[in-house]
Amino acid sequence: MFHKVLIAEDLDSISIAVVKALEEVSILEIHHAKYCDDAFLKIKKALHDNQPYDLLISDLSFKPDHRENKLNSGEELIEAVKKVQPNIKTIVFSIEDKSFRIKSLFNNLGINAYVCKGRDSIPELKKSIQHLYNNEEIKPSAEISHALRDKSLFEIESYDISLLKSLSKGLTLEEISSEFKDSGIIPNGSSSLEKRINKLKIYFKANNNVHLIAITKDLGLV
Amino acid sequence: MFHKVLIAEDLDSISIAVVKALEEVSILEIHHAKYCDDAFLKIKKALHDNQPYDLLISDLSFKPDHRENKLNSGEELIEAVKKVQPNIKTIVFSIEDKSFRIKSLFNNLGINAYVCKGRDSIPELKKSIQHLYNNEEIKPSAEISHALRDKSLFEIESYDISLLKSLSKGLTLEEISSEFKDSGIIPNGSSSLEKRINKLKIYFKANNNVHLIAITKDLGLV
DNA sequence: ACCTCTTTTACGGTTTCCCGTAAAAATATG
DNA sequence: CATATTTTTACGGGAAACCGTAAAAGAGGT
Repeated sequence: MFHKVLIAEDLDSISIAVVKALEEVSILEIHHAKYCDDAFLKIKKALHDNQPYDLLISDLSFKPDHRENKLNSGEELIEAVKKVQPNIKTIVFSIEDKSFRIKSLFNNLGINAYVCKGRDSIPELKKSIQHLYNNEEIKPSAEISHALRDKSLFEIESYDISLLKSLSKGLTLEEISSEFKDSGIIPNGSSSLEKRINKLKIYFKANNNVHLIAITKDLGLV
Repeated sequence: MFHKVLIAEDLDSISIAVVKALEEVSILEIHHAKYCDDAFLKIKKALHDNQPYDLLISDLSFKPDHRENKLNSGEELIEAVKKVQPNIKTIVFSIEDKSFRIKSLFNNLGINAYVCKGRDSIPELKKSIQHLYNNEEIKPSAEISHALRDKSLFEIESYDISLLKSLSKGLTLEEISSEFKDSGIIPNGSSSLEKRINKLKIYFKANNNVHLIAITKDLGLV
């Protein structure tokens, strides 16, 4: 079994159960961080001491509080960690169930497994750990199997996200146009923006801009 | 100490820690439900058997899944429970940190304490239970003390909510106007709707309708 | 270089939003 | 009952969104 495992999870009410679960699958060294920054430091320290972690189990969203942090989400943490220790195994344990988000975790961050927090997630987490250790094919849980098949979100790019974000800030097309020009984002003609927004509206079946933002906010895109 | 306590919490990763916490403050009978409907049934059954629960600890949001449920949130659960057993003590244990929501829990549902899931919430939960049992004044934790003082949400009424909801569904003012007429909601002239929306835009410092929906969605109002 | 296909931008016409003003209706007040 | 005050509704002009079409610019292939 894995020897040294790090948990990145802000809620104490959850980390307690995760620690317990790890003990039950006989993991000897279990460490825990409540902030992404702390988790990253521990990873680096362990690496430097030649006793690197075998596995990182991370949440995605962390509550902001008084502390100023460099890394503010599981995505950012994993990205940073992979740069200093590319061979580390990663499991994401989060309540997120939006297909495109989970997909991007596998495709862009190269995570090894995803377990969705739910009514029976601790047994699933244990299973995933064991499968991952045995190098078995991780068979995605029912909750997320559809997510990986879901080809629908194949082409929502960062461009669309910036566009939606600007819209949700209350900017007009003209304002977004000049904002994009300043940032060097192309296309930036107000007509092109209009066309792109129109595609998004068709895609998300939105009647108008307000509706579009409401929908994409629900999806967690913005 | 309380004898019989019910936990309503869908995430197993959290309920495990809560059960553990209750054991540590020497509560003898600890029961747990993953669905609001189940929790309500247990309450009624216990009442019928003349062995009612002393305390209900409930989450607010429950993940929807295949099961059809009558009660779908902690608010609905508590409201239903208070009708059959008004004297029961209630603690809400949730990640929600929006001031007006917490306020309404105290004012409208008459909950006895609120503990916000966070980096150090299990000790807080224990403390709240003990204070509540000793009938001490519950002093709100730092995280939510400001919430109760917060007078800012002075009168966002259900009227505004329906209005915002309709907007976020992509309806035009005309459509909302006739919708309101059908439902007997007044005022319903498109000009009045416009005026009301304008007040909301001033209040929330929104540039336009899109911005307004983005903001209120962030606040969890819609 | 030329042609083709795609992407980006530009330009009208229509609808809806946005905002101020004012009339009409409802409510309150003496 | 008559007169203020507030609330609701109506109207009008300008800005932005909405929608189709077409021109300009760019990319790729022969």
